[in-house]
Amino acid sequence: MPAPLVPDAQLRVVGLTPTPQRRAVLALLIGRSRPLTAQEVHAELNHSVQHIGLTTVYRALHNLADAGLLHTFELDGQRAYRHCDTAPHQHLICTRCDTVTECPPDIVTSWLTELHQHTGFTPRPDRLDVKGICAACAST
Amino acid sequence: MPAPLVPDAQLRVVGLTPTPQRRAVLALLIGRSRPLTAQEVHAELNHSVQHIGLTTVYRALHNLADAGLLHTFELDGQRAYRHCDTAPHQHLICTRCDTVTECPPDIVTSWLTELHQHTGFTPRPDRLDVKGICAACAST
DNA sequence: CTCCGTGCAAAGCATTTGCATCCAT
DNA sequence: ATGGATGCAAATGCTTTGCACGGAG
Repeated sequence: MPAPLVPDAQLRVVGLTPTPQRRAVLALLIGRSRPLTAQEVHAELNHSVQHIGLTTVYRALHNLADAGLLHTFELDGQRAYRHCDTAPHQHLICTRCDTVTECPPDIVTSWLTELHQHTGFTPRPDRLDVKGICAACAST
Repeated sequence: MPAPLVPDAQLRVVGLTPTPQRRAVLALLIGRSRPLTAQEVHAELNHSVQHIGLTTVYRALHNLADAGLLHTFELDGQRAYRHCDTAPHQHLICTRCDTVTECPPDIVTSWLTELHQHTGFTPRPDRLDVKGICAACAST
């Protein structure tokens, strides 16, 4: 399997100019399982040494999401962003701790086919969201 | 099968005082497959004869959703409401026309069990949203 | 020089809240 | 009379836009 790309390389791959701000936003999101809102990203980055404008955070998140590097979620009525695999996958969203885990697609494909046959509805495999309780929360 | 309840009866069942405003909001939503935002509900009601305050629309929608009569969706960053069956079901959300169809639960229960066994994630059957293209849109 | 990204301030909007009024019990 | 429901206006808070500045090619 390929080595995970550092923020800089990921930006280049999708054709975005790597700037310090975009790098910082992307780096903050990489490895997080819980989506973050623009406000949260802005706050966290500014709590560390670097300064970054709120507007820039909003624009960077838009850019990265448009490029497919981030997926968007709705957290308490606000838009939140998570760094996701570019390969197809489904989202398992914990309503207790808000973390999102990616579900390998082979678990759902056959079911989606069945769903289509029963209902005539054509599901988009990458837009399947399952909410519930994650394993970590369930064990506490 | 029981006769469908008129708005007034549905309000009483969930313990909400039936007021003309709540009746109007609920009546507008009944039978619609596409969720409506508060602004849309307000606009539509006021285009007809009746007058209703925007704040009241927001409050009525909250009340009805809390009572379980309406389900909420995210439409273009805004909250939207749809009158749904109180029985468990899943939502098939068309990303083309925004309509939501209810999917009978028996199609998914076995798959959800399988998902749980594979991932340790405990899905909430009533919080499964599948996005894609509805049969009507697919045929055009 | 030119283009793109940034940052601040101001604007835009959906939603909520404060408060006085009104209605039904 | 009393508690809940309503409506307007104002406030709140997230997000976007206008515009000038700055840096890289």
